[in-house]
Amino acid sequence: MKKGKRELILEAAVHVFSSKGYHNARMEEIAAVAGIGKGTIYEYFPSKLQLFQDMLNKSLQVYYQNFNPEEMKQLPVEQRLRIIFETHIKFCRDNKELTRLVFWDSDVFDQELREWIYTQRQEKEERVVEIIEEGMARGELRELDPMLVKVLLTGSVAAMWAPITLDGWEIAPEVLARDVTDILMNGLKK
Amino acid sequence: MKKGKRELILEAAVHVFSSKGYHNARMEEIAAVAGIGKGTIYEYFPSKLQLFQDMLNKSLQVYYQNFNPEEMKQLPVEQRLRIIFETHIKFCRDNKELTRLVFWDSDVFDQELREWIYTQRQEKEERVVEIIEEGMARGELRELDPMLVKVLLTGSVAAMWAPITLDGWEIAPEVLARDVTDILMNGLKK
Amino acid sequence: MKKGKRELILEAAVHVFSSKGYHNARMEEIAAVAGIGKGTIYEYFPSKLQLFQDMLNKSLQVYYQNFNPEEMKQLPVEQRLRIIFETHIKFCRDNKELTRLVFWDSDVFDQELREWIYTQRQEKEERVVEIIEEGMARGELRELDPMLVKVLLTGSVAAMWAPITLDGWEIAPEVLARDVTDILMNGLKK
Amino acid sequence: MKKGKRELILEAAVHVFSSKGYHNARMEEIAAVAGIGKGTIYEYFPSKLQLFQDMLNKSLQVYYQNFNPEEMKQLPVEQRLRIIFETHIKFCRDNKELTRLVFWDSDVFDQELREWIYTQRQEKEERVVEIIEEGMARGELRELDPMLVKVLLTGSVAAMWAPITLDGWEIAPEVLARDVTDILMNGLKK
DNA sequence: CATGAATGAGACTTCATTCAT
DNA sequence: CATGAATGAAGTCTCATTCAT
Repeated sequence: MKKGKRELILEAAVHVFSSKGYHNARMEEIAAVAGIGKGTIYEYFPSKLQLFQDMLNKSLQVYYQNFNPEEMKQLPVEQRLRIIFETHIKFCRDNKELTRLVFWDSDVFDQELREWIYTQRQEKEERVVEIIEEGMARGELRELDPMLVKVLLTGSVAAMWAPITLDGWEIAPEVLARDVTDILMNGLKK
Repeated sequence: MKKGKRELILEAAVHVFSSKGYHNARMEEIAAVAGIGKGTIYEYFPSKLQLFQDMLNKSLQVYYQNFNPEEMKQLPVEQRLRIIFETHIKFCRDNKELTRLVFWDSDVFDQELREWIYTQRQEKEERVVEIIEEGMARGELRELDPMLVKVLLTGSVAAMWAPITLDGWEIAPEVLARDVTDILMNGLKK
Repeated sequence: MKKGKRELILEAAVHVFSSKGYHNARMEEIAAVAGIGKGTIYEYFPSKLQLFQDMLNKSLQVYYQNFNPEEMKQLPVEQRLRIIFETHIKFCRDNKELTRLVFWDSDVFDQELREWIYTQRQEKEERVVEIIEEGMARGELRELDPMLVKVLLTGSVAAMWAPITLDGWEIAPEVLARDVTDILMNGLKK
Repeated sequence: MKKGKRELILEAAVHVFSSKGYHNARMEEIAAVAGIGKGTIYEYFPSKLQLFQDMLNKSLQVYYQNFNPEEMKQLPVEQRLRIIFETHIKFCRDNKELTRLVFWDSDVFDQELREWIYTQRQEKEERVVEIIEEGMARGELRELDPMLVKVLLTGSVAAMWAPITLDGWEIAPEVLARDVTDILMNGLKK
């Protein structure tokens, strides 16, 4: 089954953008990694920036495919949070390069693009807010500012990327997810 | 009161690097913002990269000056965390541009520099780990993996930047710090 | 008959470097003379310095192609010297610009490069020494310090460049070569 | 006896221009070597180019001071040539740096300046022509094209610079001058 | 007179993008 | 469709020269 050229380019883009960063990535290298000619990229993507955005979009979709909100609807909030954490951690572990781009990079082009990336993240975070609000409605959670809780949760999630990919923090995703959920649900206090 | 040229350039660098990102910032613009000639920057900094690093270093120092670890030694862990959060939030609010650089940007040059930035962050985080370990020793906190707690706390802290600076989330730093501390200490569960 | 781009650039480089000198030659002008874009040069040569060195090397090769040492082996030393002189003079006359670079310029970059050029010249001069030594061995020449004779001969050769190219000294190469050889062989004394 | 600033600058210029070449010499370094401020040079010389030319002029004067044409008038041509060679060789040996500039460098600025340097050299060479013509008039030399002889002599002289300064060819100036004169007067032929 | 901080024109070089093959 | 040779805009950095002190 031959892979489509577009697919090939996107994969190469993930590797090169991730290891070099947006500005230090060269179109020529992406083409080389994809095993095609430099000009061919422009048959599928109008510009470097668009290639980067499309790649990011596609990566976020891959990320979201891991979650299955419908299936989780029945579960209690605590368990749902744990699943989200676990899924995220596993994704980080298995897609180290890609994760950096999705959750960290921001020095790409200008304010405009930065806000676009921020918007992308917000969409993801909406789902967390939904869970939180439902948890409160069901009485499983204390009544708190949902915005505040969202920030806490997503921040915790995002922060896990660095030690896992940079330090090689080897911890079983199941254990990590369980412990984080435990702390967030029950607090640090003895 | 005449400002030193070096100081002037560093301030201009914060503005321009923050709004444009490292690669899209042009030396000429930094000079223009500083109100000096293009070549003058090179009298004080040998290269664009060095200017960026010096500026980041100085910014981190400014950030740390806000914390006074000695004074806090006597306080209970909960209160110390609250002070850290509050100080951080105020700093974000008052130095929106700068904060983005210190806590977010990572696509600057190559892997080497990325690791340098990561190392800088780790130093900061060491302080948080100390507090956590002391809290456990004193019996104020549950016995947990300090690494895990550190990630949770620093992640929560870092995550607060975005809504404050990008969305203009207007919430009193005191309230936000109190609520975050409350959740982390006592958990989300009802 | 389409010329290779590389060839085209080297030719343009000879013209521009010769008339402007290394440092005053601008890459843009070389490109213009070659009838190509500025960036194209860098597809064939990694830097200005390398272009200069490659051009010099190639020029020296062209110069050496004019000599055919094997064919000359049978001739008496006097005749061989005359042939060398004549060939050199004709080359100067036909490649005025190039000659200056090969035999005169030395203020290019630093000591290191200067020594490289000097080494290039020495190789050429080795051939003269061989002829001299053979002449002595055959008894055609007086017993003299070969180094001394080499300096004399190569100096005489090199010195002919200036009046020919700068003053337009119009003298038949055959006559000039014959007279120089005559003097060197038989002396100035009446 | 305090040296004049102008003198100081010229001396520094000789050292720096000689070791770095015209284009790689920086005004700041010349000032440093002279032990004065960068701006002071411009009190005495209007530009880098003028400083270079003045320095070259002065150096040529120093060179000429070594010759005393009046005293030599009575001597036979052979002896006068030997004296000229010997004086030249000693000067090379004692002023290695300076000699390179005077007799070799040509990649300074453009065609115009190159011709200026060439003119300077010609003046020097006029003296040689005079000697030759006198020698012929006196019947000490064969009747030859004086231009040709001049080229031969000055070329031989100039060529001695390289092995002396670059290779450290250690030969007594008296011996070298004697041998060169001998060859040129009596020829290479056995 | 002397200085050296400031300047900005100008050079080399990179690399996203185009387009003839 | 695919290619990669060609392009030139744009960026960093150097350094001769100026001028306020």
